[in-house]
Amino acid sequence: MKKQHNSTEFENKVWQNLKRVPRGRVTTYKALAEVLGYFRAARAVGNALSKNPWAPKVPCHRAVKSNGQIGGYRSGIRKKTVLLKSEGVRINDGIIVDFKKILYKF
DNA sequence: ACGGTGACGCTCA
DNA sequence: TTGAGCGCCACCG
Repeated sequence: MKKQHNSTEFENKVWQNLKRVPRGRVTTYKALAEVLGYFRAARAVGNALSKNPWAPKVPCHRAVKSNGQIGGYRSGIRKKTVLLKSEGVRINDGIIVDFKKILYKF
């Protein structure tokens, strides 16, 4: 995939890898950073996702926190929760049910 | 278990 | 060039 205007390589890598996560599964900011080769850049990943220019093509709602909580979302975690539920992810009080099981392994 | 806090990698002003 | 600020994480009490 070629680089988009006004975006960095780092951001492009984040979006590319996020697209590998299938429906009904999730990944974490930390895992995303690690698969890119940046082992402490979880925060930077969140930063990149908040600027995702091709929503909803890139499923940025499938990126969550490493402890199974939902994490942030540009238009509200309510929306993110609804989206995830519509894909079959079960969420209880802001915590992903069976988080370990639906966590996508790169 | 649980809230506060320091540190981190990356962008943008 | 520098500093602030983030969709986080790990470590403390």
